[in-house]
Amino acid sequence: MPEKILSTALELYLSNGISAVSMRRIAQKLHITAMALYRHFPNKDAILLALVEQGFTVFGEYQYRALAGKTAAERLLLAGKAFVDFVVENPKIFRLIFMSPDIFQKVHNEGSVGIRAHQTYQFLLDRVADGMREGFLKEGTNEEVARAIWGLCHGMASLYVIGMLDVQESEFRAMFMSAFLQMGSGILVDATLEKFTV
Amino acid sequence: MPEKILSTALELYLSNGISAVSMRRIAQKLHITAMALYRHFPNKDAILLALVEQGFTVFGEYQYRALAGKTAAERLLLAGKAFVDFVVENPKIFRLIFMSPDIFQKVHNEGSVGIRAHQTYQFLLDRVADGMREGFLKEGTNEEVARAIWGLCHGMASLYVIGMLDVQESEFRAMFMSAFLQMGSGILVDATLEKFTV
DNA sequence: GTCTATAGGTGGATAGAC
DNA sequence: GTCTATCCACCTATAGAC
Repeated sequence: MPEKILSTALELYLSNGISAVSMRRIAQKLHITAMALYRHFPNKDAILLALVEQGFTVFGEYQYRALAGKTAAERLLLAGKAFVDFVVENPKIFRLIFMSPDIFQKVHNEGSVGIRAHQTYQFLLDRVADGMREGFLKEGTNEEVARAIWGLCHGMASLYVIGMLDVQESEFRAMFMSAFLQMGSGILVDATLEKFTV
Repeated sequence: MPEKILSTALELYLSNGISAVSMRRIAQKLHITAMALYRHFPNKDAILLALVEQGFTVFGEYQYRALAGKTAAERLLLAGKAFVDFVVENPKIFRLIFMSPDIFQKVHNEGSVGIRAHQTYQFLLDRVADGMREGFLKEGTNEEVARAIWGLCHGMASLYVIGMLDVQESEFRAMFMSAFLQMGSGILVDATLEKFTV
């Protein structure tokens, strides 16, 4: 039953945002009363917490697909593709776990969620460290490169999910990978690099 | 008086998020009753709309500083710096105008806000077109480059604002510019580029 | 321009019966 | 495990007096 409560809460969030998630509405969808929910969860925040944790689990499933790659380069590329897949197939979950500061304030300090969030970054950091070891990434600070990649992925996804890129799902995949590759090869004509860094 | 209402609404949003913005609370802070607000705005959504428009005005002031640059390269770099400045100095406004899908749904189709949002992208697109004309950016599609830059900036800022980068303001500036420059020169060793694009 | 009175709604949560 | 009854806080908004 706790699972049905969570999936219903997720369904409500997915269709109408966080303000649509209320004890009464969850109960209504399950054809029970709101008070019955308290037999399974101590309060509403506990439901939100479990919901976010579930979201991270879904994300983790995509992320770990990248480990199927045989080289560090392939694994990083697959990580990028897994990320687009996740975003395109679960845009609302992306919003839930990465774009909901209001929920974060309630839930992010709960330990478990903070750990999950950190793991997603650690995964990318490992891919970057692998890449430098294998020599296909330029030498540099792991963190700086990882954060730039993370920022790019997060930003492209956020703009898409928020509706600021006027594109459909299929276009977005291409657009995302284009940005990913631009980060790889750079956008500057080398000769003018010093102009840029002034 | 409408200005005092807006600044109070902004203050409430800045300190406690969107759920803290209510007619009652705005009125309370102004030492009037909630009903008096309806003399100045027809309803709450009108206040939120005006608030978002005000946010875009603040953002626009930062953005246009970049036009002081004498070359296209300098203007693009200044645009990046202006963006960090805006984010560091107005993190909550950033959240309001670029990271609040719930508000967007209410307000983004109101025409005026949609136009403002589009202008911010157009500004970047112009910088990129300038850069290609001047020859310091690689030849390519304006839109692809602009969206990659936008995604990177938006993503770094979002992660910072949401508290996912464990850094202070000063560190963030350096981190942001580092990511900006990585986008410029690329993170890949050229020889292995084809591996990456598989 | 601001007020009171009030309607009509949302929400989370406790107590206690079955 | 689920129910009813109920409390209390909070919200937007209308009508109409001053």
